[in-house]
Amino acid sequence: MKEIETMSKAEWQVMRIIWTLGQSTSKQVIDVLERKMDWKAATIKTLIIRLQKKNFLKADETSRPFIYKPLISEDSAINQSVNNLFDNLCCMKKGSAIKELVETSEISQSDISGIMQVLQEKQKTAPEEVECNCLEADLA
Amino acid sequence: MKEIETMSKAEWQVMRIIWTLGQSTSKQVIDVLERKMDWKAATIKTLIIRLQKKNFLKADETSRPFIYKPLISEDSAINQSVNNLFDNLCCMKKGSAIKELVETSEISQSDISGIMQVLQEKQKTAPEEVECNCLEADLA
DNA sequence: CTTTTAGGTTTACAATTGTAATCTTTCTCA
DNA sequence: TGAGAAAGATTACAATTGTAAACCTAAAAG
Repeated sequence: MKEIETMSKAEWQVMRIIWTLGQSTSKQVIDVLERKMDWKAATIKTLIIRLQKKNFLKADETSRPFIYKPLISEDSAINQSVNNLFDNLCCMKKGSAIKELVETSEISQSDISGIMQVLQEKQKTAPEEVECNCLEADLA
Repeated sequence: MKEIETMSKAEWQVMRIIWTLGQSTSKQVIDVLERKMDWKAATIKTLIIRLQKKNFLKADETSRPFIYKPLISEDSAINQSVNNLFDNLCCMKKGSAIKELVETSEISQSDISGIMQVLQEKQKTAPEEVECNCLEADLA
């Protein structure tokens, strides 16, 4: 039934550390998350193991302590997960959901420009209204 | 540990029907989702029950069949759930996540304008760069 | 070398989720 | 009014997730 692995909320926290550091020992991850999330070391170790099983992380075991490296880029993980969430939403509501995100997120000047660029492009061909398909069978 | 109820992916599908119809009997929900999701009636009944337990739905039991009504608006459910997802993300990445969503979502003319409006407003005070806080303790 | 210890592995356990069968009660039609 | 159908309730069961303790093994320190 489940074909594609997803990252749980707790697992995300672990990946964020490793993405940010590029690669990391378990100790580094534990140090950050014990403070940041108030988790026990054992909890964090479990998450690292699960991430390996899900193929989001691999350990370089040539020397000890192991060095954990991401097998998925942060960007693609983000894209997968936001798209996954948006798949739940009524088509008609996606626009306002994005608006909510723009309102509540801090965004850099350059990201703002980038988003506006895309919007301007979209404007050329965007429909007047997007139809709700909540009562219909998924086509895709 | 869990203070706030969240809606699972499957439960979302049920709520979408009921939001779209305004209110609904179980039969209506079942009819749609049997087709759309290929779920069994019993599955859908379970979801309805869980949504009641989570206080997302209530049944008007004054007559039979019961009429199920949402206890949360679609908009606030959406806001909660997108914000919840964005809480996982590195601050620095939120801009590009939004860009991805804009690129992959169909958005109406008026939503596009609305979003651009907000962006223009943000532009006035937006930072040059948003700092990554992945290694720091959450303040909020 | 041996003892401590840090890092890695195994086991645990309750809650949530996906997925549904079965049982029970209430309508409805003959 | 009795039987069958529809709606609602109860029970089930495996996978995932949050959360961690306990255990084992390699490395460091004395």
